[in-house]
Amino acid sequence: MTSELSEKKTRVDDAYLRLKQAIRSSALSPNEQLTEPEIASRLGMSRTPVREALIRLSSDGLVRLIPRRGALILPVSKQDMEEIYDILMALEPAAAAKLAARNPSEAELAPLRQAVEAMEAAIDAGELTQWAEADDQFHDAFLKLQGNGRIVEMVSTLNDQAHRARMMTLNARPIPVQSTKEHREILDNLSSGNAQGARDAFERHRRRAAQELLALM
Amino acid sequence: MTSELSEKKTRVDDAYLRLKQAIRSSALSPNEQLTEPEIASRLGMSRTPVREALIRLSSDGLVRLIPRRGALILPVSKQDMEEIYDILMALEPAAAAKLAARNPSEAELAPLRQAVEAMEAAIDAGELTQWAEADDQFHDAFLKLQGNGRIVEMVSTLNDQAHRARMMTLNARPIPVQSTKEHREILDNLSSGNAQGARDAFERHRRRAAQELLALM
DNA sequence: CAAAGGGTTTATGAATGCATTATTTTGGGT
DNA sequence: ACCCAAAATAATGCATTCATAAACCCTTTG
Repeated sequence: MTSELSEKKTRVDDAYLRLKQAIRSSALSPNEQLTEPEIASRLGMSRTPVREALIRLSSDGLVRLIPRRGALILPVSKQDMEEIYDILMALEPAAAAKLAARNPSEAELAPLRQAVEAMEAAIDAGELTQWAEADDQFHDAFLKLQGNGRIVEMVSTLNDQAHRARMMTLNARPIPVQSTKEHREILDNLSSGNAQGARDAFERHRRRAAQELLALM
Repeated sequence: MTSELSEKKTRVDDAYLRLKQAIRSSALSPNEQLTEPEIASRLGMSRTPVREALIRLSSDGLVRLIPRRGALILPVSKQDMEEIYDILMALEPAAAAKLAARNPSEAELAPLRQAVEAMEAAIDAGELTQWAEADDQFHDAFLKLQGNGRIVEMVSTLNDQAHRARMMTLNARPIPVQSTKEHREILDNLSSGNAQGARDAFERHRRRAAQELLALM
């Protein structure tokens, strides 16, 4: 998802990316509390860029800044996931409908098609991790295609929040055969310019995913 | 909307609130560029808290930080308003449906009822400004009632962005008789626990408002 | 007169310094 | 032991300092 291999930019960006990655990967555990000097020394920089990165993470809802106690790595509760899925179930189907109505070209849909094929292949190969990657690809490509920049931002932020919960339950969930079918269904509806169909397919997709995941929390 | 009369808290908060207010009221005009030292001296504080406030405003989408050129007060384009309304038209109707399904008590709905009555009174009195206030009240109260905290955040942020465009066109738009009716309609559907009705009413409300406003841009 | 070059100014990114204040520790006193 | 007060500790909020490099300006040159 991130591609900052050689781009170092500023220390703030570096701190932001590294902390975010650490949170996503649970290298920093939920409910852990870290003080600014602590983070600064771990990252090898002064408190200043760390503070600024923390403000951003706090806007992203990944961290809560508690005066004198440090940055609290926010856990993702069941209630959080309910909120997140309610929003996704409103935003993404609407965006899918708009996109379908625009009758996107096959060229535009190619990345989605690739992702779906990768998912199908991963299922056959029993490669859950690759499947999850292809899933990410699909949703990223969809977001990019759908033209609303604010939706990109919002959904990405929500996905950052939801990521850990999804990862933790990935192995506890059934093999995502159904999910893969749903992706193809979404793609088909986009491809045929069926707005209502795309909306419904996306909504069913998120609804089932939500149920499955929430049942495990 | 803001009630920080005597609460000053930190300088960062102060800077954040004051800058946001200045942007909302167009005291800082769109496309204006201000450097950190400039803002700092205007607000009578050092660059540090100003920087931190600017990071927040930038997350809010009110400002863009351009290295060496300062903070650019973002204008609200027609395209922005289209994006914003597309999102509102997805989020709020869904939230309204959920709220209606919960069968909220009359006590809970009281603030909405008050707001609708204030709108009707304002219409009769020809007080557009008061009407706009009551409109805000309605939407704030609705947001609070609907239980999703992330939706509160997101919609509030979008409204902060949309505020200037709405204000600029307020006088150019027809007397909001229709809008007032729609609010009552939403309220009635919430009150009777009609989820689909509440969703549709809210969607119609936003759709008409969007059309009206976008036509003026 | 346009373009190029060099020196100066200035905004930023980041480190450091510092006062304040919450938290923790310590040490009595009961 | 236990509770409370006072001292010690430490984190934060903010100011200040500093290095860097972009932007600006002014002169010089083709």
